[in-house]
Amino acid sequence: MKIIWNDREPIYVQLYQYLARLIVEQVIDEGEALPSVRDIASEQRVNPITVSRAIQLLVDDNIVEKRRGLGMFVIEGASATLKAQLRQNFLSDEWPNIRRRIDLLGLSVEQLLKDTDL
Amino acid sequence: MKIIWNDREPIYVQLYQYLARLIVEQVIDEGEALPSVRDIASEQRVNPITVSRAIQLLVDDNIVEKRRGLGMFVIEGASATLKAQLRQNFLSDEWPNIRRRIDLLGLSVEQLLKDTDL
Amino acid sequence: MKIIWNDREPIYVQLYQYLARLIVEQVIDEGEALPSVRDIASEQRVNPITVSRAIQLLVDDNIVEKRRGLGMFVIEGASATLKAQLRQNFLSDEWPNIRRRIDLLGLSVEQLLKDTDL
Amino acid sequence: MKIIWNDREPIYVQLYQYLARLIVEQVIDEGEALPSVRDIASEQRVNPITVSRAIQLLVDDNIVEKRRGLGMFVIEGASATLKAQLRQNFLSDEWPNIRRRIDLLGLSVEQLLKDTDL
DNA sequence: GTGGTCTAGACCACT
DNA sequence: GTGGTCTAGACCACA
Repeated sequence: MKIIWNDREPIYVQLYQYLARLIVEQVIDEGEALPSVRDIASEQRVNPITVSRAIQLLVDDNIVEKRRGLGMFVIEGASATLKAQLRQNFLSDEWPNIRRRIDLLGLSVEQLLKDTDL
Repeated sequence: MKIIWNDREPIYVQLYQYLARLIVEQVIDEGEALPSVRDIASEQRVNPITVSRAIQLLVDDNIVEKRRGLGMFVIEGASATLKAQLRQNFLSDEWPNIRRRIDLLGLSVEQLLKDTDL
Repeated sequence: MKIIWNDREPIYVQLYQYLARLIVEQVIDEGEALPSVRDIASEQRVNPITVSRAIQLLVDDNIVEKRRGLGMFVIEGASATLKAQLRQNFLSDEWPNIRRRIDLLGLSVEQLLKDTDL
Repeated sequence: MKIIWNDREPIYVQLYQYLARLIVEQVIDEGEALPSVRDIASEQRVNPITVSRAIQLLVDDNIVEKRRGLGMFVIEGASATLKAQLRQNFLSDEWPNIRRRIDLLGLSVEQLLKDTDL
């Protein structure tokens, strides 16, 4: 699956989010290996070093661990942990701002729920 | 009022959003002058050039106009125009992504909107 | 001052240690800017990106902060903080191992500390 | 006995240090055979090739010799030799650095000797 | 095979 | 001026 890049955020951040999503959705399950840096790099047509940076973010989050010479593996329990982390971040950091803006713009609940189909 | 900066977005964008908000809320009403670049710069402790860039965004949006020798003035009708613009941008660009993320995290949009009541 | 590199550790780690040392010794004092990435890079004859990685470690440690467009600045109180961190790490992680090895080799810690006097 | 790995040093080096220690402490005495590569590999859950590399370091140090068809044996006098080698390396290479860092961190002899009990 | 590091050089955003 | 990002390609250590 090819990622559709936006140019506001660095590629490595978008790649991180993409991988995080695969883990949360258990497309890559706990205990499994991520695709190798080289494979991701060639599939997504980006530089291997950029892939490494993305994966490093997952390592910093304790979501993925290196097994030397073997590859990067999803830690047991990571899916739930990651989901909880992301949820926490969203609720504490982002949602309050979003909520404030919704109010500021005077948007109604109906308008927001309308285009239900995505 | 001192802006609380975040690290992710450029200062001039945050400044723009701050000024836009003042206009939407009619803290600075139509026909009134914005504070001078110098005043904003010293109050918010940023570079005057950065302030200029923020104001330029408002000029580009037809929200503010320069009256030479006098300063920058909020155009008549700007509050409503700006609000409509921001609303449009929010609904078409941001909200779909936000909804997708909320779903991914297993949260309910309805619940969120209800819990953090208007 | 030119760093003497060893080839066991990555350059960016050695650079980090070098900068950390300058801060602990207050050669670069609190509130001051680090030399620019470009300057360090050309002085030490390494790639700017390598310098960035080193400085990023200091940012992660809350020792240094970015002021956008201006450079990287030593946070107030960083010298003491950093010293305390390094001291803590040394005592808890490294020193026990070192002592164990000294004992294993049949050497005396007391003697070593005394012989190489302060 | 299961080795507790650290992430900083290569596994084969850690394995080498572990075996060296067994020899210095004469847990494996002079003239005795090391456990087989296969046994070490399965006990420590590492790749046999990695074990081989560790043992090769001991061979390079003249601490262990291969007796074809029989296995790897600790050479007579190896315990003392090895101890002397390690001591030499420690004093010339490592201790000066450690000493310098202790001074830099302003650690006192009392602090260093305090947690005597390991 | 795996990931980690580094360089050279380019381009961008920000102040 | 400042730092951040990315690429292409090379080399290394590890298992």
